[in-house]
Amino acid sequence: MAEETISKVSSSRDERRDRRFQRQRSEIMDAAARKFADQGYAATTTKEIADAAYMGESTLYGYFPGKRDILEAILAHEAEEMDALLVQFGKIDDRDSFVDLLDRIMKRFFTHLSYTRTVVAEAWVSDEIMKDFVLSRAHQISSLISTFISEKVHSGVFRPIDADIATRILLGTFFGMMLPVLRGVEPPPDPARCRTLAETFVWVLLDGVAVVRKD
Amino acid sequence: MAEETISKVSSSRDERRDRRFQRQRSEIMDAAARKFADQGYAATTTKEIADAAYMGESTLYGYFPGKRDILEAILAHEAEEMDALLVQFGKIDDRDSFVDLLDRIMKRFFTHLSYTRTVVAEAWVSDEIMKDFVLSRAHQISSLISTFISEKVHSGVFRPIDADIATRILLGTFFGMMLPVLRGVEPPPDPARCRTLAETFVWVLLDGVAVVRKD
Amino acid sequence: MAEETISKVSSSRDERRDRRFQRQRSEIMDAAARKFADQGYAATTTKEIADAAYMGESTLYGYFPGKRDILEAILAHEAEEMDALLVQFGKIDDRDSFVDLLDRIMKRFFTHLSYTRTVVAEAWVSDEIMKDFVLSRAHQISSLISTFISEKVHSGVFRPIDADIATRILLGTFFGMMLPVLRGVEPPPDPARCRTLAETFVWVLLDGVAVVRKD
Amino acid sequence: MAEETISKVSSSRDERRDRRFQRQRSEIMDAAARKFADQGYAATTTKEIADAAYMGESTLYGYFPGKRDILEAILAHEAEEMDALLVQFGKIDDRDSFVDLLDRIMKRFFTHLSYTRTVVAEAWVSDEIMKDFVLSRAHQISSLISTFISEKVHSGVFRPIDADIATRILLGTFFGMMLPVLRGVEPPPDPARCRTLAETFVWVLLDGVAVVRKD
DNA sequence: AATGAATGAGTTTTCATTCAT
DNA sequence: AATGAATGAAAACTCATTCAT
Repeated sequence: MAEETISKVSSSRDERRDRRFQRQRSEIMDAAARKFADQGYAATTTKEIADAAYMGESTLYGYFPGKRDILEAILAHEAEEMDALLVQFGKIDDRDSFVDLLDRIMKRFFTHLSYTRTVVAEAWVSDEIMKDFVLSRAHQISSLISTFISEKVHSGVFRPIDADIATRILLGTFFGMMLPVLRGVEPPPDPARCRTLAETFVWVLLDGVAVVRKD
Repeated sequence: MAEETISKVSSSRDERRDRRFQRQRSEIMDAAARKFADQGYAATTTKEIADAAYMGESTLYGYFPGKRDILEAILAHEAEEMDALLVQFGKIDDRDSFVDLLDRIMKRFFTHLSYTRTVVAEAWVSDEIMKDFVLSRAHQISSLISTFISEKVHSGVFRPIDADIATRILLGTFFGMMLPVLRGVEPPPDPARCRTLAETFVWVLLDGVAVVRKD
Repeated sequence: MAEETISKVSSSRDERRDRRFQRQRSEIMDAAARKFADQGYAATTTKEIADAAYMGESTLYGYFPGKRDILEAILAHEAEEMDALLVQFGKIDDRDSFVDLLDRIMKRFFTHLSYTRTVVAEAWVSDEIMKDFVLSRAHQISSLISTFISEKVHSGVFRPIDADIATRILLGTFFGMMLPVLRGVEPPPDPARCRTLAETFVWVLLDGVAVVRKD
Repeated sequence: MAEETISKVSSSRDERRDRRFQRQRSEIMDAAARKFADQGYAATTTKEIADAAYMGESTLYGYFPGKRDILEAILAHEAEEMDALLVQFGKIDDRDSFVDLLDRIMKRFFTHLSYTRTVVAEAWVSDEIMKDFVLSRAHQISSLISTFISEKVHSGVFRPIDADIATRILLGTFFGMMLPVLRGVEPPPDPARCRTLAETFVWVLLDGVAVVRKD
């Protein structure tokens, strides 16, 4: 409402129309993401998407050329958000900044759960999506972390571990830890617990669980 | 039993028929699992399954009542195999037996990659499958591991870590580590590397990666 | 009610839509009844129904969940109409009202010939339909007529005939008399001839054909 | 068994083979007639026929060129039997011979119930069958009866009734009377009751039910 | 701009018939 | 001769997209 009051002053008819158009697009994407997350893209009908977005079926086609394009818009949107977080990885230099970034990534995933679930579901069954939306970003993250670990090993902070294997384990562990929530079998943790999880994760990663060191 | 002894030498017509029937069923399940793994159940047509199994489409229906039943046979088959491995978890008592079991589980997954991928893909989008085929087993594994860790903590071998969190991290890590292979973005490791991975995993899990202990 | 008063003048969009929906449903039921009457339910394809209703095949499914449901709608519709005529049987008290009711039943059958033929055809091969749509009504009619005859016998108007046998013969005769028209091997009689048939039937029923009485 | 003993003497291998062939054909026709009577031709699968005849599905094709031909064999068989009874109609000259023929026709119908039901079911939905197997015979019967009635009217035994209408009512009544048994909603009457029915039918037909004559 | 209705292209499934043994 | 298995043709049904209002 406040927005509208402002817009009367600052926005032309075209701008308002465009804003409305974008809002409707988002509505559709949200509804679609919820259904895709629950049933997968292929098993979701346009009727279901329309119903979930409180629209007629054919209205969708005023905002997207086809069903496939809704999926792609969702993927592209996620990609964008991820890219924004990705640049932060280059700035990790200590435990705290590491924990901090993990914390923010988790929160991002959990507040857009259905988007993330959709990406995972479709990347799992489509090589193209896996390549374009997931692998390309995973590779960047990997090399950033790998570099980070290599440096720590070189400077003697870490034991002489293979950086690539460690990276994989790190990413796998992180992703695996979030799986139950992503999948929806557990409710997303509240912000405080999110932080705890990030801390525990870094703690275990760096120190292991055993009291007696074997080396 | 007597019948079986005889059949080893001169299998009766019924036995040969039954054997052929089972072979064909497997052929179909293999073909279907390959397609389901690649495209997901919903996006795979019965025509594609039939083609992949070098059969006419209608031939499928002599072996399964419907498309859905092929999926269920695959899931049930995997469940059975997993249950067989599951009982081994209770017998873990030292590093070696732990490494050994992880090694065998990985090998099982990798030699039946498309079956495992199918289970993951469908469990991701179906609550029922998740519950019946994955969660029920995951819970068993979890409590076995949790007990194992609790004991180690109690006897002072492990640091005083929360057993449930540790279990989740362990499972998440293991599963996350295998993801790229399960997903098919990396070729399955050869047997030797499989063992190395299992060892590295246990090593990192128990000891962490940092040289300097923080506690 | 108030709503209806308004609608008579300016029917709302919803009402027009609903009216159109019902009209289309009837169109489909009519077309289907024609085909079912000619070929039987099992031998009629949904394509044929659609063609007969001047629609695309898939359009049918916007009005009925499946082929079977079209049949059931036809049967239910007939059942309703029959029930409306059925209550009249209780009011028969003399020759004229009897002739009158038979006349109206015949006319109803003949103006909805394909519906009636469909009911007969399917009741002939389905125990369930026979029971639910035919027998349940036939029993009501039977007991009404049986009571009527018993009374006439008791009051000495009829010879001492067994009421149940007489009822069966009566119904059988009436139905048998209409069979050629129902079956479509003869054109439906015009209204005047309808009345004559009803009269002749009652005449023969009550008086027989022989001049010389045998009792 | 006795037959076989005889056949060893009097029949060549070819004759025995042929006899066996005919026996199998009958087995199939019986099984098929049962299914056709219960479900209709179109709704019956060759698998069901084969099962009912305790054979493999493909065995049918050693005895009939196709499913349709089994139906036609059943119809032709019934036609033959009916034709044999038909010639008797010309010989009716008094009440007793009339009752006698009706009695025999009923018995024939009831001992081959599934054959008769099949004829009725398919004649109801196929103009060709109706014409070739039913109407052609019904017309013969009609004209025989019509002649019979005309003569009785002419000789003053019957009231001056329209012979064609009377014939139709007669046939309709008879057929209608048998319907519940033909349809299978009532068990076939035992031989004694069969005779009673035939007698009652003739009685009502000739004399009506009313005590007071209206003419 | 929004939408219910219509539909062609495609999907799952059935089944009469043929094939291989 | 008998039969289980295989299959092409066709059936019922689905759904993304277009049309008419």
